[in-house]
Amino acid sequence: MKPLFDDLIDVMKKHRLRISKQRLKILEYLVHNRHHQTVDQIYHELHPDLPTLSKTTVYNTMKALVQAGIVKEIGIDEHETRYDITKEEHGHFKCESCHNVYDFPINIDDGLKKGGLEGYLVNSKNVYLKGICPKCLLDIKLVNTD
Amino acid sequence: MKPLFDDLIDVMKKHRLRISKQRLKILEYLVHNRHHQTVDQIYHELHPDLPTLSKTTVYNTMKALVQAGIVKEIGIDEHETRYDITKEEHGHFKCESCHNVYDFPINIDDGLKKGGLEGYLVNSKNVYLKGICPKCLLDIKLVNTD
DNA sequence: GTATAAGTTGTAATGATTACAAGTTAACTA
DNA sequence: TAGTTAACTTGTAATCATTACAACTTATAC
Repeated sequence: MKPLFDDLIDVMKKHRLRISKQRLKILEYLVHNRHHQTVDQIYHELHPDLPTLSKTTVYNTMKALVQAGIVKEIGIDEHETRYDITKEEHGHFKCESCHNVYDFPINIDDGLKKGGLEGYLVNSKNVYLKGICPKCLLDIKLVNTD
Repeated sequence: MKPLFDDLIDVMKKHRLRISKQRLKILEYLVHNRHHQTVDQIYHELHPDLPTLSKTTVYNTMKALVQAGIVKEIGIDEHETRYDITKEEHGHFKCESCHNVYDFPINIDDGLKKGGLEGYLVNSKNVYLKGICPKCLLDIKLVNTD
């Protein structure tokens, strides 16, 4: 269920967020590039197109989108915050070789043991795995069989 | 399965880590206070007892313990790294009100859907939930029923 | 007991993120 | 459609956890 651009604009309006040129470009970029980019990556990708763009604006916009529930923060790596604009529940896998983040299907509730969270109010759930992705595993094998 | 102090010393020796006064105190503290403290907390708790202790030493020691497999990093919150010295699989819940981190039982593999991670080599798994803990929920209710 | 590699320490550097203040603009109203 | 104003944008400076570094100290092996 990939949210459409126009739907997201409506969500922004409902949250009384203004639709600026900068925010439109950032939102458009997020919708078309679902690879969990960092603020730095978003900034550098959009800068050629929008030369006055400031990194502070990207930070501000991402914070506003998070508060509006349009994107979710991904904290799989200590040193960088990434973002997720997809709605379905899924986990995140970070490859320790190429550093890309991949989605994978998951049902977190299936893993929760009964009674473990009795009385807790749960607002957000994240599953983070790390390891080596298939592409990098192949590269490693190719190097080793020289 | 709580690892015993002496077992951990052996693990350190196997990894060719020296047993300094500082490392002993830190390890002892971690074994007896399993609340996923940050470096800053560990430093401030041990400082009265070990006045020459440097925060850099705590950072260095935690890194060494992670590499030796004795503790695991917990990245549930962007702005702080916490540590875990318990071996059994479990998830982490961070209360957004009191900021404490609680463990809860989980079996991550039960939630993984078949085929979702075909071909991936998984090295580590983390489940992070956020919300309000029972104690804080009670406090909130008490305030609201005035 | 000595040698030396490893550990400790304080200070400086790094890097992501936030604070702030001045200028700009989206959106509402008349 | 113009005027008003709160919200947004921007660049710079501040913050804060973590790391780098270099001099000093010590655990461990011989």
